[in-house]
Amino acid sequence: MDSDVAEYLRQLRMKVTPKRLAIIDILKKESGYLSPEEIWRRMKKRFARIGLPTVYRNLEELANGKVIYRITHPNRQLYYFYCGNSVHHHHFVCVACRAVNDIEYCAIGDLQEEVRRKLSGRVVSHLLQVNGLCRNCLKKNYKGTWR
Amino acid sequence: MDSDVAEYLRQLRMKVTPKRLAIIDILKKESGYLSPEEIWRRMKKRFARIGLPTVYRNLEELANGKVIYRITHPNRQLYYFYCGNSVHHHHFVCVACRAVNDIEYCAIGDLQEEVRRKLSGRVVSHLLQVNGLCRNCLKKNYKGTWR
DNA sequence: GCTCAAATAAAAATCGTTTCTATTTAATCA
DNA sequence: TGATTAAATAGAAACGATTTTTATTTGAGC
Repeated sequence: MDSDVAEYLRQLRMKVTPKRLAIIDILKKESGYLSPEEIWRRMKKRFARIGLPTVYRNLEELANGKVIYRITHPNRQLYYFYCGNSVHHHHFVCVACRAVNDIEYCAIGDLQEEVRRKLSGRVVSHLLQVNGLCRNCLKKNYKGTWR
Repeated sequence: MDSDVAEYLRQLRMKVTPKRLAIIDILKKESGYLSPEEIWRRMKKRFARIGLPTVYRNLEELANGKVIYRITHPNRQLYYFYCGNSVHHHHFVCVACRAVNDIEYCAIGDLQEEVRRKLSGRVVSHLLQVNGLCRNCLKKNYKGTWR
């Protein structure tokens, strides 16, 4: 429901603007990740005046607030996708069709343990992303690389 | 030994040029990761004529050949470091001093299993990076963020 | 409705990275 | 050791995704 999103934004002390809601809505409706420019193109169908910097700014703020998530892509450009799962988890990304699925498995416990024991260090954050081919793209026998 | 590096480069069908060896040498001597520009500054002390594109090109090629490795930094700029460990592993990166240490732990088995069982997909690659504070920076009670 | 900080538009700038072209050099082999 | 050739390089230029800037608009609280 949209009121959920609005409520969540208020919790983050972010104003509930039509453009913010639209960006989230666009990402929600998409099964895969999108670039800022791709989101902008979709936004232009909904708003007569909409600047690319607005898209960038909102994407960053929403990602900071964990409403949306960033994809780590080999081309190092920004990509985002919506994920309603609010408990800590990681993602399986299809390199062919851009679909993103949740991975429940997380190794943080073992990692912290190894860093503490062997290195006497402290873990602050970790990045885990699994790339591959989703069920559908496997069927289609996709050969290419990242999109 | 340097002859090891030269031999390795030959295996990769890469010419053993003085600049290539110097880039590797610079990274070897550094305990933490470096940006292309930082490497370039060090190169300029060793070579009268050395272009930044040469540094970029070599860093990419060496990373493709797994002579050096890339760091995934939140600012999305390129960073590289040397790591002689040739068996599959991951890295613990100190966000304060940039030190990089090997992590032996790897979850690839469990990840593949979950992706196959729950998603009927296939894992092609995975990215695991652990960020935190190394032993020394913990002692110094470092408060800041990524460098 | 009024106030004000937050959000936005539009244009411009930034700057890390890549491309292009001519020149040089490492590797191969006679 | 010299000739050959593909790979590597210098330097300048381009590129383009992202960010900054400034004036204007708008959502939220009263």
